Amino acid sequence: MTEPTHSNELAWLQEQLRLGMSGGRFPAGSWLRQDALAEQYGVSRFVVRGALERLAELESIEHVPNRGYRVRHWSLEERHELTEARLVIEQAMVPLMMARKTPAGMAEARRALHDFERAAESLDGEALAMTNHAFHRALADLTENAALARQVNWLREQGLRGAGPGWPKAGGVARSLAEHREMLAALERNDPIALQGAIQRHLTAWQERQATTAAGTRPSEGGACHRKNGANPVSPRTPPEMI
Amino acid sequence: MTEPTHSNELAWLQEQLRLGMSGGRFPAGSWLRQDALAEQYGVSRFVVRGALERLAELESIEHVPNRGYRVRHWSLEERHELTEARLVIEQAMVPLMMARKTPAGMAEARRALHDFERAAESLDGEALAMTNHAFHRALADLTENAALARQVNWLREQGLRGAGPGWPKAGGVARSLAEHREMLAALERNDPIALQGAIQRHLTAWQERQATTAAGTRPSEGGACHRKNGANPVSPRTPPEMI
DNA sequence: CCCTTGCAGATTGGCGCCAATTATATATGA
DNA sequence: TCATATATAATTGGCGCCAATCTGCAAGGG
Repeated sequence: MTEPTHSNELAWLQEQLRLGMSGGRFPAGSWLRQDALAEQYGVSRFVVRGALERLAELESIEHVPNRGYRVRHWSLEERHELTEARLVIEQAMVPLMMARKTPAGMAEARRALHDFERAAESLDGEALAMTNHAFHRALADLTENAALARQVNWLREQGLRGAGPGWPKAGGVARSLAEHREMLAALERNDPIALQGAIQRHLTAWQERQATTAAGTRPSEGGACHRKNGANPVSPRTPPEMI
Repeated sequence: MTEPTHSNELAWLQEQLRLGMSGGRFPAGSWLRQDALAEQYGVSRFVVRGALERLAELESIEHVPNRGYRVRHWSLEERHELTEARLVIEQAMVPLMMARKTPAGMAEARRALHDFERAAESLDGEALAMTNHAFHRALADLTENAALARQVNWLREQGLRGAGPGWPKAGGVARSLAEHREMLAALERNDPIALQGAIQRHLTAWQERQATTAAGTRPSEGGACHRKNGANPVSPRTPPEMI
């Protein structure tokens, strides 16, 4: 019998927390209490600590000694840096993608796009986050370079953190879907310039929107720590809106 | 009194292990036994486990259930991928570096180059690894983009893993030093094309050398696991020679 | 009435223990 | 003599416990 071993439980919990953060269950700035997680996910506190330690290494969460782990908050400046980094790397990846794309890889990308279309109809935050990641992951895989794909995937994951609950708003999803279609079309007709342009627009769209809605988003630093805060203290910040 | 807290000990040990792997004390494929590390570095096994868990998340080491953690071995193909990823990203970073370099940043780069020169004289593997990283880190910092720098730093760190003991060989260090000088000079006279060329040569030099020394480097997979293996079972593999 | 101080509850930090698993050494038989 | 089975030692895996530390509340003093 393959009893669920530690490593499995740890990796599983880590994935759950990752999804929870992407989907909005754990907003940026919220504390991840070890006891609560252990009980909620039915694992021991030992496993919880391991998963938190690993997530801290990825800088998805931050560790404050003697206070615990909390979902990392990315400042506006840091998000601009993340966007710029994605822009630089993804633009540079385009020639590789064009040169190495295979029929199988393109089929996978089309399938991912279709999944995103269906998620866009349901307007479910978690599903949107997952299928959006899957689509971009499929595109990155076209380079046939796992190291490169890993880097850009990490950048996207960090930048999108916390965008979940505020995503299905306005025409954001529709516009994002249109841009995804545009990127795939550029790939299919071997047009690297068009693909780079589409990527540029896709990644920087949130900045224009951010500029219109003015600034002033005090992220309620510190705040309540211990004491049961209802497990889901959804902070009323303005959503990041990164894609 | 600031008694060394857990978080400090953990981060310190992680850095020690990182240096040990870069410097050649822990060759690729060697097992990191928890008891030995706890005694050697004077910390508890709890701290050791935390550090190993974090390093495993970075893919510097791999975790084999019920057998332990061992320094990750990168295949020739994977190292080609790492090199290609660095090539793509660092080339794309050049315009940013040119546009944003500050006098302070350039001074830091010059200082790092000087440190590498001194380490090159001593031919000490660990010192070479450290100063080499510091130089490239200084260059990456010229982009003023922490996210971008982090990505390329990780790629370099992975690719250089295990190159330590086999580094001070032949004219490798002298050539590397000359290329570092070339890169800095290109930066100082605002010549992006020359910088890109220097980076290209710097990153791909090991491949030419690899091609001449033929192939066939069975990394002695598996191998002895438990039982005290002298703490330093330096495997007689051919050194990677990445820069 | 407000500020300071002390107390209690809650959470994290660190460690030791023992079971589970694996590798090595030994014994046994063909 | 070699292959196989068994016993033993070494190592990792997981967990519970208790101390250290922080937060929030209440009591007391100015």
